[in-house]
Amino acid sequence: MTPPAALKRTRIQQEKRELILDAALEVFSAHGFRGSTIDQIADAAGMSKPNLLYYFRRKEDIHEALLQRLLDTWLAPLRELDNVGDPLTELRGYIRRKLEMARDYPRESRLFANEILQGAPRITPMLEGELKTLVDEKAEIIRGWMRDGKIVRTDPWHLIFSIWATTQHYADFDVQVRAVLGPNRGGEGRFEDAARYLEQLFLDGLKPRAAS
Amino acid sequence: MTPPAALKRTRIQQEKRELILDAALEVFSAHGFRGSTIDQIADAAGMSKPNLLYYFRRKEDIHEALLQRLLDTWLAPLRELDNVGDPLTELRGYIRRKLEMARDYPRESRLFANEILQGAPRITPMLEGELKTLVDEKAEIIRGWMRDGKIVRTDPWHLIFSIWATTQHYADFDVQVRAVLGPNRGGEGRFEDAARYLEQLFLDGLKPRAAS
DNA sequence: CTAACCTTTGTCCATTCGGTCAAAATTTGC
DNA sequence: GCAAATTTTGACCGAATGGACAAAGGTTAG
Repeated sequence: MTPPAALKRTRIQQEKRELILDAALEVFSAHGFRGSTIDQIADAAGMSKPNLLYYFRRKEDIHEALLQRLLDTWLAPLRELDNVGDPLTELRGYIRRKLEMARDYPRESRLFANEILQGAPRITPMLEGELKTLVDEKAEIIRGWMRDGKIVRTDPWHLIFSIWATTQHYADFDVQVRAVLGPNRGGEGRFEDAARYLEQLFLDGLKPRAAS
Repeated sequence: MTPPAALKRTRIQQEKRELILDAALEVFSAHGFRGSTIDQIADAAGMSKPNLLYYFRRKEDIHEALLQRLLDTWLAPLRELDNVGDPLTELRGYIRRKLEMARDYPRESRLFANEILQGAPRITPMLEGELKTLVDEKAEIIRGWMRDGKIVRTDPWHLIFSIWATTQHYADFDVQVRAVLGPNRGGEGRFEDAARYLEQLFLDGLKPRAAS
C-alpha cells in the first residue's frame, strides 16, 4: 500500500524502477523536464500513469534519481585522469573517453546539458561541492605537468572546460552537427573524424610546426 | 480589432513587439519553450496576457520571431570570416568575436542551445539549408589555407565545430563554469582567461614546442 | 489453501496554461 | 472635438497535466 521509500525492496521493484528510469531518460533528454509529461514516460515504460506513480511518487523524484545516477558515470572519465602515465597520453585518453561517452551515452549528456542550461536548479550544490573539488584536484595535477614542462603552461580549468565543450558538443548539438556535415560526412564516421581532429587540435593546435 | 499580420504597422506596435521579444528572450532562454508560460512573458514585458496575445497570436509566434531574428546576428561572425587577411589572424579574430558574443549575448546563445538540444524542431530546414551552405563555403576557404600551408591540415568542419563548442560553452554552461571556478577565478575576468587559453589552444595546442 | 502483502488500474480532482471574446479605454486622423 | 481605429483588460473556456484514491488483481510465505 505504501509506496517504497528510500530503501529498495522486492525484485519486481528493482526491475520496474530500472525500466522507468530508462524510459524517463529517453523522454527527459529529448524534451527537458518541463517539456516531458508523466504520461509520456509511463507510455515509454509500458505502464499506466498511476502504476508509475506507485514507484516514484512525484515527477521530480524520477528526475532526481536520474541525475544522481548520471553524475557518477558522467564524471568517471575525469576521475580516471591520473598522474601515472605520460601527461599527453593521459590527456589524449581523457579526450577519447569523453568523446566515446558522447557517442554512446548521448541521452545522459543531453539530460545534463538541459539541467545546466536551465540554471542547474537541482544540482547547483553538487557543482559547487563535489564537482569543483574534483576539478580543482585534477587542475593541480595538470599544473604539475606544466611545472615539469610536460605540457605547455596555460589555464588548467579552461583546459578542462574545452575538453568538456568539444566532446559533449557531439552529443548535445548532434542535430546541428549532422545537418551541417550532410548525409555523406555526417554518417557513423563522424566520431572518428572528430577524434582525429580533436587529437590534432589539443596536441599541436593549428599553427604549422615548420612555419613561423 | 484584427491583430497585426505580417507587415508592421504603427509606432506603438513596433515598440511593444520589441518589448515583448526582449521579455520573451529572457524567459525562453532561461526555461526553454515548454518551460515558459505566456503569463511569465507578459509579466516580464509589463503587460497583460491578452494584451500580449494581441501582438503575437500564439506563443509559438513569439518563439519563431525570436529565432529568426537571432540567427542573423548569431551567424554574423562566421560570415565575416574572410579570405583577405592572414589565416591565423582571421581564425583568432573569429574565436574572439564568438567569445565576445557568448559574453554579451548569453541569452541568445542559450535560446539557440535549447532549440538544438530539443532536436531543432523549428529550425532544422535552416540548419540543413542556409547554415550548411555557409559552413561549407567557409570550410572551403579554410581548406585553401591548408593547401597553402598557412594552417595545419585537418578537418575544416570539425574545426568550426570546436570553435562553436568552446566559445558557446561559456554562455550555455555559465552556471557550471562559475561553480567550478569559484568566487575568485569565476568573476568577470573569466572571459579574459578563456580568451587567452583558447588562443593558446587553437594556435599551438598543448604539446610544448621545444620538447618532443 | 489462504491470509497478508504487493502491484495495477479506472476514475476522479485541482491547477495550470494557451487562447478567445466582448467591452472598455485610449490613441489617431481630420 | 469627434468619429474611427487601435490598444488594453477582465472574464471566461477547454484541454492538458500532476497527482490522489480506493478497489481490483496478483504474488508470496506459511
